[in-house]
Amino acid sequence: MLTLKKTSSDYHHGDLQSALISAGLREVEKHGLNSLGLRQLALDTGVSPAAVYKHFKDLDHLKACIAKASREILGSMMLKSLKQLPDVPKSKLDALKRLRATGSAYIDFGVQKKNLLEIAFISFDAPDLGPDSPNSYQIFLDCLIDLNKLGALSDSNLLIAPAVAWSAVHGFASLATHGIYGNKAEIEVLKDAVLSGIPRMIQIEL
Amino acid sequence: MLTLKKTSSDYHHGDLQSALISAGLREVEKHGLNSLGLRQLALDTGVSPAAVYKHFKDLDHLKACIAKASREILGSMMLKSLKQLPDVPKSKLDALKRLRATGSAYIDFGVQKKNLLEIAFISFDAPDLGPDSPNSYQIFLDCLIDLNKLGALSDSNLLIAPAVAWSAVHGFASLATHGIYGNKAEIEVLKDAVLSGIPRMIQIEL
DNA sequence: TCTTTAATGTTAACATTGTTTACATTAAAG
DNA sequence: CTTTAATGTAAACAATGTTAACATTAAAGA
Repeated sequence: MLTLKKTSSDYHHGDLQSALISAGLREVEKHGLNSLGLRQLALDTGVSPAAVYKHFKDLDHLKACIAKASREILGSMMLKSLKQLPDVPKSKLDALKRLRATGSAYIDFGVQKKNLLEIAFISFDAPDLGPDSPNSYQIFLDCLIDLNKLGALSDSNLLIAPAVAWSAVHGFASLATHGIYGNKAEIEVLKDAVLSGIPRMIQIEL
Repeated sequence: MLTLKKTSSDYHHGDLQSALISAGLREVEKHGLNSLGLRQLALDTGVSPAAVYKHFKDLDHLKACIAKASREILGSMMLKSLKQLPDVPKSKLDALKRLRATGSAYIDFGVQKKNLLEIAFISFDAPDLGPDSPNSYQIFLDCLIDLNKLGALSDSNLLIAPAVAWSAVHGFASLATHGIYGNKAEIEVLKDAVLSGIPRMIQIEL
């Protein structure tokens, strides 16, 4: 782990902005959104509560940044799952595998980091924060565009397929997160059913 | 509107428990989950803050009850949408129409009362509150059982179809709620696409 | 290099919140 | 009619988000 050299004195933190976001991510992941407090974050980063306001308008703004960061973690997990597959799909089946991989990663993110999924799409009507990078919706879309180019998805369906597929994946991840389905074995079975159902839902033609 | 006669003195409220839940529902629906405060609810119901603790363990408990109440509103909307259809479906198509009606009502609930959907499935890992009545999941399940009885859904699929269909509907409602899809016209198109995709997803055979 | 200025931190106070304790009032039971 | 349990109030507490006034340092300009 490489850290930037700070000044000799410890008066200035060096990179408080991202330190607060990281601390927030840890706190949310471990103890849930409810126990995310400004003063605790200040303590964690070794700084006074008022210092937070030099970098964020208020707690809601900080929360929105943490939410964005967790969406980006989700996006990285989706990208990571794609790196184990042929980068440029040559066949319809290859392209479909890529779509499924991204959906699987999305659900895994929800199951493994349920508290992050909880905050991820809160305050999505965000104030002026830039676009996510990576952006999970865009990753879905890219997979569907590949399927379209290979002739497995009609142009008209391409217009609605992203939202439809996203709904199924997000809904299952969200419901599983809320502890609605019992043991992990059951979740795995249902996850497979959802992922297998998506191609039929959006009318993929192999 | 019929109200129960209260005692002559106003010292005791009469039915503070449900009054607090109703006030909470109103507050959440109008101003969102974040601006739900114990003291404000006490003010709204004309009672001191400490009185709340005679009926609820703490604010989280009250929130869980409000969440349950909003899930039950969702359930009623689903039932209401069924009342405009033949009560006992005779054909596969009738049964399918009923399934679609419940899904449509679910999504409408999310779009029309986005803040209620936000709280509905928070704290679903609830403390000892009884079962919802009506229960939205059970309503889905009943429709799918009808489809199974009529031979439109295999026994094995019946085991997973409820969760799969629920995921698609809940996911779309949830995403639409977070303001991800632009205008209402677009939402309507996508809603139709999701609802039409569900029978294919769970392999309904007409 | 020296001075100035903007960025970034601290301390102390404030209003507000959820919660608890001790007590008051009323409804219900014996 | 008395007792008791249920249900309300008032006052205090610790903790939180937020702000204002001030301190320290880094960066920019002479």
